[in-house]
Amino acid sequence: MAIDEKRLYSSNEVFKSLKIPFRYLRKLLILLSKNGLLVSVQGKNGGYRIAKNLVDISLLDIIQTVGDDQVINKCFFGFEGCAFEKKCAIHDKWAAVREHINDVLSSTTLAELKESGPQSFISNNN
Amino acid sequence: MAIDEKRLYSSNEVFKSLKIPFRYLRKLLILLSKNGLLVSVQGKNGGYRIAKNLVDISLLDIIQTVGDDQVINKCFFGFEGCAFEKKCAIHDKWAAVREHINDVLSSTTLAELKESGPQSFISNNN
DNA sequence: CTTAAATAATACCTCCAGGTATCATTTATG
DNA sequence: CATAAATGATACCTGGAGGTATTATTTAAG
Repeated sequence: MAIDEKRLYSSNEVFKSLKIPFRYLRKLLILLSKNGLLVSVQGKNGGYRIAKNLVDISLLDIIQTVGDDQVINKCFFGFEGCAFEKKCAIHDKWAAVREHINDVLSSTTLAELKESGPQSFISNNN
Repeated sequence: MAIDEKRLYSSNEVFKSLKIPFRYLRKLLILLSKNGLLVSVQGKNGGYRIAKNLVDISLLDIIQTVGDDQVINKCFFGFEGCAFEKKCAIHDKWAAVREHINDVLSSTTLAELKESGPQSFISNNN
């Protein structure tokens, strides 16, 4: 959708170039809309469009909507109060890792992905 | 078990100080033995002992036996041949993250954990 | 206004990693 | 030897994330 960010894409159209299950794709599109990453237009000729500038949507934004950001937030050993009461054995090392991941994900935007070409981030061959 | 590395610990004994399900613990101990991280002694008065010097067992070793090292090895976008045929959009950035994780896990040994004290890596309060 | 083409809401199903259950084997001890 | 206390092998079960099904709503166009 970033290829033409002003246009409206129907779920059907997106489906054709993505090879993930149609109904699941629909669910994700709705989720992304609810979370403000996409704008949806209902009714006939409706569809979805990217809601902001490409440069303002990061991989982290998307993951936080659609995926699972546990690695980024959890203590390595799973301690609930890690760093509040007492640090776990590798707290600092692991916090650095998490920060690294965070940096990469939050600094990589759709604009950047678009630049490197669709085939470098769209998986349509499984 | 690193607290006294020369001693034999029965699964029952380990169980008492760990609060994870007994049968699951047994399974893990067997797995760790099979993979050479523990030495097991069968029969009455049997048990387990750490198989090597504490400094030669890393978190990575343990995870590779008992856990799931996908994050460390997989392409961010899940491309199978990433970096062989063509790099994905964030290949280099993500490779750096993976290497960072690898560094931390492979350089953190049981010896180091032991130094920072059992309560900083043993989770017995869930 | 009716129809058809789209999205929205909600409830349900399925697969598999994480966890269990059962039985077999090994060995110290009296 | 028999027993009990330990580990080993193997097959099975289950909760919940990932995926599916069904029905409701919205809207352009003739």
